Amino acid sequence: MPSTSALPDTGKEAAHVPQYLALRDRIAEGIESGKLAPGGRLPSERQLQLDSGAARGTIREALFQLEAEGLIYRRDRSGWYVSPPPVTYDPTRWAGFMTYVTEQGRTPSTETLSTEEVPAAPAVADIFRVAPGSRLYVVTRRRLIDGRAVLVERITVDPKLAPGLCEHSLNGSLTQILSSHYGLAVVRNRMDMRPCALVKDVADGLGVKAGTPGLLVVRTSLDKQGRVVEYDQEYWRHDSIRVHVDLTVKD
Amino acid sequence: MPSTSALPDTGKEAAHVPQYLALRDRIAEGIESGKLAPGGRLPSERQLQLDSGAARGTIREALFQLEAEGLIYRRDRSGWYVSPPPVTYDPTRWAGFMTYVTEQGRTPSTETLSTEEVPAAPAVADIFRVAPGSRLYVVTRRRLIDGRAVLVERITVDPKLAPGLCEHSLNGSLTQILSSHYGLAVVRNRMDMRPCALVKDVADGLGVKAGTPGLLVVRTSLDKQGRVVEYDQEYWRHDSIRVHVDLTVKD
DNA sequence: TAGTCATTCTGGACTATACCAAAACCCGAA
DNA sequence: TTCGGGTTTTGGTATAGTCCAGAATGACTA
Repeated sequence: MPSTSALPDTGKEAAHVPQYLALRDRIAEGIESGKLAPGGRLPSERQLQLDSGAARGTIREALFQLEAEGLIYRRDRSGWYVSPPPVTYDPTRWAGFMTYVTEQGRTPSTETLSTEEVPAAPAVADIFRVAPGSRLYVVTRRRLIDGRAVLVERITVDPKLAPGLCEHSLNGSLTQILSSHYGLAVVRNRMDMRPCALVKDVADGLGVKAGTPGLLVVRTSLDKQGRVVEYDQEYWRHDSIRVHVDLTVKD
Repeated sequence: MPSTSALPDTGKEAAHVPQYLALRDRIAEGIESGKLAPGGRLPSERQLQLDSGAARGTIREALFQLEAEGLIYRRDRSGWYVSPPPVTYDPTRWAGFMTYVTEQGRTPSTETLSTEEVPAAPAVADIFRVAPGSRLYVVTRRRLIDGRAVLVERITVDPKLAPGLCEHSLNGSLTQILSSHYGLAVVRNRMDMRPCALVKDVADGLGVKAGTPGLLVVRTSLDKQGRVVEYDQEYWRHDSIRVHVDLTVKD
């Protein structure tokens, strides 16, 4: 049985390709051919303008496209750079960030941006099964790969389960600390993932423009008694993560 | 322990908010307050221009922002509309698209765009463990929720395992057909997910502009003998999917 | 009633500017 | 060598147009 139809049911054969997509292709080719190495810098927008003859708005359109595809990224008022390859995240493995980044031959690091004790909002109070307004620890961290920020996370922990948590250095594995110092063992993990746009605060932390696409990963870790040990909201740069799940049917 | 620092280490207090973000907020408020119902249409760009006094480029910037956040979507040359809520996809459950969409009170449908028999590219041949160039079935489908296209998928199946597959109606569950007609039972599922930009072909199928952010979900289904029963590349609209995973530590 | 066609409206693409703030750079002083 | 400070470069934001092709609409026709 040969082909019965083309993909889109539009009758167009050689559809008109807008200029900005053609430009995108030219730059993409330069990247894929290796002429531009990962981490390397692209010519400035105004230079590309001179090279191609297109208006700056059109040039930017092409760059935004490449950014959305994860091929390039920008540093504010510095320039456009070729993206390094993403790391693979396997939520079914319990290895933490530091571990799996290292395993993939990259260098991880963590910065604690803030540790606070805040009253629980109704939605969060519900998750922790505490009264709204109860005090909860909120730790904000930034994690980097090879020196480039890839995610900002906001971790919420109940002080009743881990009193004095903030006294520890939180630049390593938090799960590790909860386990070794407080005897909190995670036996269950709920995750929600969805594409999102990075809002102002997070975008600033990642050094990207507000509205850049990202991936929100919400993890809820539970112990044997079903208590919420850790509630973690991770905002990832979209070009830095790939999620892998391997499932076997249980008999 | 009270707050030790603010989120970003930028010293700015009340940072300057660009006009397009202010405009975004105004529209977002209209949506969240319910003044604009899901599926409802926004005023045209030119109308918003008259209302706000901003240039059309600025208006569009605000609309793109809302689109990236999943609040609105566009229909080419028709207008901007308020996005319906996303469906939740749980890859650990075996329920197919039709099932879980229905369970969430929405109406699913499927269209087969094409069925082809194509020579295997090296990468695909490797997955199926066949010689490069071997013929494989490739089915392209589009799936809709409440009449709106949410994903385009490209399914590859080995004809040796399912001869004459394309004779069947493929607008329902393909896994179902493979199981009942060919005795192929899936016992293992590998999934890869990553944010991506939707390329021309797929974007056309979904009725969106090329480069719109999306989520690529690649599923590889294996049977007891480890044979690849189904290789499925799903391109989702980013505002239509939410992935949920619930994991328990096995003892 | 059902189909056809011309008109209007809408978003898509593009040009050409302008000004700003932050980053990067360079040069001179300590 | 290192530290400051001014200059240049870069991306970020915004304006004001233009032209185009497809979607929607409504009036007219068979």
